[in-house]
Amino acid sequence: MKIGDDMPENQDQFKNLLKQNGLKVTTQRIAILEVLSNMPGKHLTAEEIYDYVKKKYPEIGLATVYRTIQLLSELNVIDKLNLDDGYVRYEIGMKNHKEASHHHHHLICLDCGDIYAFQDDLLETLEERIKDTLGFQVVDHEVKLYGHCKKCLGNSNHRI
Amino acid sequence: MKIGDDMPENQDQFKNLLKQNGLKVTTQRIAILEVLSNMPGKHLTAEEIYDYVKKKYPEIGLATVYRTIQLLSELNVIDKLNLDDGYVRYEIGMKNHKEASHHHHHLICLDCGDIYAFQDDLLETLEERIKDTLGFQVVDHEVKLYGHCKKCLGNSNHRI
DNA sequence: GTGTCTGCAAATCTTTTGCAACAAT
DNA sequence: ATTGTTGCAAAAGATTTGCAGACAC
Repeated sequence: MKIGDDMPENQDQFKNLLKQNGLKVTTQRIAILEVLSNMPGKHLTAEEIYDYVKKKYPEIGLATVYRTIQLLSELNVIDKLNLDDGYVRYEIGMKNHKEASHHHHHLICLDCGDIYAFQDDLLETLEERIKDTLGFQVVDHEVKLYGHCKKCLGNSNHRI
Repeated sequence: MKIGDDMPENQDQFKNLLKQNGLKVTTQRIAILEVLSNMPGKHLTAEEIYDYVKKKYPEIGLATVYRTIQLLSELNVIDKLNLDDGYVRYEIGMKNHKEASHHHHHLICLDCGDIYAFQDDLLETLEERIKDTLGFQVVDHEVKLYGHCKKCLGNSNHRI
């Protein structure tokens, strides 16, 4: 699927999800979902989403963006990412695969700021060990790895 | 070392660290370090630190706490922890062992909110694999595991 | 003495909320 | 018709900053 498509299947799924929860299908909600759907892997702040949505829907208010983001997050349609830079960022969920989202981690380049995603099951071993030794049952995890991406290592931009 | 001690060795190290960086040793800075030193493993917000410090030093201002926290963080004396609850939390670094701090992760109980620390080298395997396959060189990581602690599993407080 | 640090208050900045008008069902 | 949703503006709440006086060295 190419950027710019309407993603009708995704949209229909979303509309059903709203209806199932007694929520209403509004132009604003669809517009916000569309922005995020068309930029998979991009991690957008509320303000950035607001700016993108305004291009197609100039009347929208920032408060609506915040309210919709919260809704999408609760419905597990989008994932939250906090890079401790003062903004909370959001990305479209991994094609509604709940399991995939659970194993979805981030590589953050300290030089250029680019974010890469990767999946890994290695943590499951760790989680089992924790359950056995500490009696703590892990149900979710958040992993952020910081370092230098291939591009920046090549450019020798790191460690300035 | 017991809670309530002066921790003179730690304090002397800190004083030297300040001097080495051309910074001044002030009563406020020492008082804030002492609060954090006396509560290892506790994750305090700026406001909480402020309240504790005020008990011994009532004239202190909140701005000084924020400025000192930032300083301590830059000097790697304390570690930052963000639980996405609107506050940034801080804890004293793991006895100045830089390597230990690198392998210091958190278990966060979804029921009672308690935070447990654990150390693990399992991620090193993962980091090597990432370097080989993606060319991304990891230099630091942040791991948060969410779940149910032993105590709450016993109380059946989970999954209410 | 000189340059840094503190405390206060005001400013900043993201996110939330109250409310009247509006739109979806 | 009913109920949820929007947009606006104001509020909230954590963190920061400017500045004059105070303190460390």
